[in-house]
Amino acid sequence: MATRKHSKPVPPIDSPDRRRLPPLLRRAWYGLNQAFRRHIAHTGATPDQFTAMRCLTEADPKGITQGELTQMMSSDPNTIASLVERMEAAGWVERRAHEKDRRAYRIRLKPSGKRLYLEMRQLAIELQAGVLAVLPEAKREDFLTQLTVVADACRVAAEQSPRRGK
Amino acid sequence: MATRKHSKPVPPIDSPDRRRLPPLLRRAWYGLNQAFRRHIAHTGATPDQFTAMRCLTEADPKGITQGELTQMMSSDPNTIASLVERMEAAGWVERRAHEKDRRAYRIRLKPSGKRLYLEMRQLAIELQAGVLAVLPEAKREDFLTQLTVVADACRVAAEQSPRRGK
DNA sequence: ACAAAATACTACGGACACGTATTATCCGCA
DNA sequence: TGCGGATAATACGTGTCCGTAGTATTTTGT
Repeated sequence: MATRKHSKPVPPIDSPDRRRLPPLLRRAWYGLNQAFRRHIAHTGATPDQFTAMRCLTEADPKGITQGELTQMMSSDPNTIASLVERMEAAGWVERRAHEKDRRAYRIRLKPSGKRLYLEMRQLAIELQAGVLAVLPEAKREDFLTQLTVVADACRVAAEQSPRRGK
Repeated sequence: MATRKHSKPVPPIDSPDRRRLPPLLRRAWYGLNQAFRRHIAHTGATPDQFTAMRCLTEADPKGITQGELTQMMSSDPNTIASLVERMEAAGWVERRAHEKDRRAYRIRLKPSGKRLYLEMRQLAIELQAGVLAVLPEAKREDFLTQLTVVADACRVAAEQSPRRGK
């Protein structure tokens, strides 16, 4: 808003739920995700598929397992299984038998996936820059540092609340 | 991890993606959501259903429309339709004809929903407090303020990327 | 060396995100 | 008054989140 002229009917800054962590995270995450989904819709890929491609690009070129990808994406084995299945069907990645562990795969980005990733990456960078521009330059690093701490705390909270027996 | 003895292969603190907004938001949102889902699993409700109950509780006691709920939850009309349908089937909310607009409903929380909401609210408060405790007291308000600004910017970005024609 | 526990992945199902299309109703405007 | 556009909700489909359960394989403990 800070950079826009026509401030719309945003609730007053002291509205009861403008300071609660969960609604704020929800708003930020879904907003960002939706914007990015629309920016890349023409490619046929989804935001999560982009995230997977980023992980694969930055990881060991020999390929990573689905379990490693699950960790990197803060996701779930089931979700990753179907995600990778679709990406394989689209021809963006390939799964090969792992040479040491016959239970696992090695997933690698194929050239067509690499090209698509680089295209989407530009859009992602622009989007992120546009969003972060609403914070004063001097505060950005500090904010991201604090968000990192909070994000890790959220992960810990999730891992300390196991499925069974709470 | 911070409280666990066997620190696993967590990437080093200066890993390339520990400072990017989208992965951090993803990590924070899914972690928090997952933790809360597990805390309230015994009630049969989901985090999104809790959020809907919170909105209904804090809104006009006469009831709000699905469209208004969609706005409050930063969600989508389709999602809200099926969410409300399930909540109605569970007996937590009721839909009545809107007295002015025959296209719309007025959704209200029923007593059983209210009771359930209050129970879950305690768990939500504890969880949020536990997570925010990782930030020094003096920085919490500042962080939430900045997150508010960023969340609004994310929403704006989403609304500026319409479905049709980008 | 071998049975038990842990791990990598799959199968299946309910819930949610969100895109497109459709129906019913409301509203502005000629 | 009546019509075209906007709006509230729904129907349907694909992708993702994540819970439970099962299979194959590796690792661990004795």
